[in-house]
Amino acid sequence: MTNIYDIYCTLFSRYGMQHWWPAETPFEMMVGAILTQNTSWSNVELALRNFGSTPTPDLILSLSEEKLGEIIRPSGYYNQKARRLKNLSRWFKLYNCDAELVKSENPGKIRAELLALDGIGFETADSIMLYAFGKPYFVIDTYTKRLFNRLGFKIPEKYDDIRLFFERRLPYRDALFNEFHALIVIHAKSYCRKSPLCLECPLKLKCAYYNVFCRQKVKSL
DNA sequence: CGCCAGGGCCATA
DNA sequence: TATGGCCATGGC
Repeated sequence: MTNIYDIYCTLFSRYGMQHWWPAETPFEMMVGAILTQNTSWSNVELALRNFGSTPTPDLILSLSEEKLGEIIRPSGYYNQKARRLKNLSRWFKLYNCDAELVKSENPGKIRAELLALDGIGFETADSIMLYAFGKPYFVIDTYTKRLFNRLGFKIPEKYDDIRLFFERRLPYRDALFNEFHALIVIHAKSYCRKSPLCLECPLKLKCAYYNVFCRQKVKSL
């Protein structure tokens, strides 16, 4: 367990291909990215289900904020998330709701546009870049920081510094970034929270301690 | 019952 | 720049 890529290989051999992000369309992926902000995915599924069919920008913009909030209510923070979904929808319509058109643009420009939207920060922007548009941005979330701190890596503090830390140490491929982030989340969910001892933990983490760390802020690690 | 989840924004110092 | 408060539901 000496480098970042080794961690990826270990997780991949244990959990296999994850085929993320769970969504039918790029736009539904983006909607999920906003709904899952500080929210469990099970709640996001309830909210997505309430749309009836896969959501579109026109549908979201046609609904009142109150009506949209009612639909996404199970995902929590529904007032601000309703506004955020409308911001996202307006942006996607600038590209004719065409993911292929977005992909053909300069990725740095697209990312900057997403970050400029109210309600989309670094993690949400990079999730969208990677999982909706297939661009190689490594997503940094709380699981990633916790796991690699726990593994003893000295990772930077600022978001983009952490992102570059990972991107420089891995083959620069969107498919690998895609799989790796999914594996980190799956690993965190399957072992490090639910199982008290993690006897089968592929990373040999002592999760009795990990659970203690989980109760602290990341920066205190 | 309390904790927390695949964050982000804003006010304050 | 760096903390702290706020948003809010559902599962355990």
